[in-house]
Amino acid sequence: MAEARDESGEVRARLARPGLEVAPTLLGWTLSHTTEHGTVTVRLTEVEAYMGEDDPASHAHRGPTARNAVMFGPAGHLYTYLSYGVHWCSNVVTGEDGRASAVLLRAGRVVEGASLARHRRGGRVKDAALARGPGCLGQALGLHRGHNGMDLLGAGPLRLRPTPDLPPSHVASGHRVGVRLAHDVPWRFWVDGDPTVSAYRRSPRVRP
DNA sequence: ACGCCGATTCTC
DNA sequence: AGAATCGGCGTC
Repeated sequence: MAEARDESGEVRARLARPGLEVAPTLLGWTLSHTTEHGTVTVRLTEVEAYMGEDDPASHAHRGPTARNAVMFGPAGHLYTYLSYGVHWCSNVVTGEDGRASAVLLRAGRVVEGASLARHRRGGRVKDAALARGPGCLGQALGLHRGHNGMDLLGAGPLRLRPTPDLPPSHVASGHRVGVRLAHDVPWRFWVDGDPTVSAYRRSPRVRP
């Protein structure tokens, strides 16, 4: 028990750093969600860093609100928000307690529970596309508002597990997708050449 | 109270 | 290229 606690404490310490530092190291980590219907596990292939109050594209840019409160809390918890009134997007909270910082989970490879993930996604979806895109990843894992604030490192239904860092040559970086403000910083990271990574799309709202 | 806009995705 | 759709936040 002490070993398990020490291990999760060590992982939380790694997450309690600025999102930009944490984001590339999360590639390859797995996130599992277990329900009465089974477990779906995703291996992360694409993430984006959001740096809180200093980052105009972050939901925390204007300080704490009811929506973004979780981002100001301790690292290793889940921050979910509704995008365009349609999609639930998931973030891993990073940084020190009291400082807002998070990593948006943009895509992953489903490595467990593919049939359940496909059922949630509805219809015939190619394996590589089951969790491609932040909304799809959340849907494949069955994540929504009810999971906002949940600990990813405890005994609950959500579990984030680390893997050794990928070789730097396998990690690519570039502009964040779909953001209007601060769209030109290379804070998106993905596994180079992986078919489960989403296509880059510049926000139509970016000013020319 | 009201209106705009978004860390998107699917279909036409 | 455009619709769908809801919550947060700024403004009236």
